[in-house]
Amino acid sequence: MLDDIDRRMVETLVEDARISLKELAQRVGLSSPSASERLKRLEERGVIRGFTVDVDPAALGYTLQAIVRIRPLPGKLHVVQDLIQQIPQFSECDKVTGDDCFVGRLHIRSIDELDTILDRIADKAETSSSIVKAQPVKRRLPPLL
Amino acid sequence: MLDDIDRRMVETLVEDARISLKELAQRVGLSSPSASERLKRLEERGVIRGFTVDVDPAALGYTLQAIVRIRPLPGKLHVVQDLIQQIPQFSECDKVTGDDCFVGRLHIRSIDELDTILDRIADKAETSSSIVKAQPVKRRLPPLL
DNA sequence: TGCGCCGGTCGATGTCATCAAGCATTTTTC
DNA sequence: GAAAAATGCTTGATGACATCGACCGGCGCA
Repeated sequence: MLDDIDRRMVETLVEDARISLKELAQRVGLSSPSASERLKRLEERGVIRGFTVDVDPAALGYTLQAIVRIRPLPGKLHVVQDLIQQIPQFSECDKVTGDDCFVGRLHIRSIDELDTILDRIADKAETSSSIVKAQPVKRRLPPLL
Repeated sequence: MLDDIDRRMVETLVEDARISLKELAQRVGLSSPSASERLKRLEERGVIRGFTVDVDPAALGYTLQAIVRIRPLPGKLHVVQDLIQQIPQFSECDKVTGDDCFVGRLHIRSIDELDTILDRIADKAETSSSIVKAQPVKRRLPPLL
């Protein structure tokens, strides 16, 4: 699926996506045009969805994170989903199997803010929140086969 | 904390971190050197932690995702944490308050693989897994104040 | 009022991305 | 099994870009 050079390119770009093509090329042992061509194909194949920036929420004042499980009351599933999407402090949310229909990550500046946000959901769903104390595994790639 | 130009720079880079300085500059209405200077300071301030690539796990064969809650048995907390860190299919894991000590995201190619991985934890912790059916909120930034 | 600082522009210079041409190796086809 | 075609690479030329120094205007402050 990915050969060794592709893997090293992806791993290199995960560390610094704004590296020059020239440097990327020499790190994986290719010429710039070849690296450019491979990069283009990784994007075309959908392996690389895009290039982005890693922003630290804490540096923006969001010193707290919570993982919130949400179980909409009967008939409220769509309302709740819309509500979640409209609350920008949810930086991600998954719809999952099981009783807890949604699991989301909330970035907040205080416990107060958590309370305010959950109040908006409280009459449409049961919620269960856990404050993030540490991140033993920071965002990383699964193994590149 | 962030002025309007900073915000637009960050938002632009979230969309495409490999854009040229020149284009970034003209999108926010600055000259290239000014944009370069601001970018450098956003990194120095820790607002921007780095530039990275958005890899699609599905394109690598990881067509399934699970959210796993993990409650280590008494005395097993550190062993479990080490184990989680060593399992590369965990793309992220948070240590949280409450009974479920850890919440992680697992990328797997089949239900079989889920079973295999959870077996490695089973004698040290209780786990509760939910398969991700959809992602109503894809990874996004909290509001930039 | 005058001084110094901050954040900006402009223009020159060296680095980089990109394109076309060509080459070696592998795959396909008859 | 040999000719043809397709891959994937390199090199060198050209135009675009990042970066640096010099300079400028507005603002806070003694």
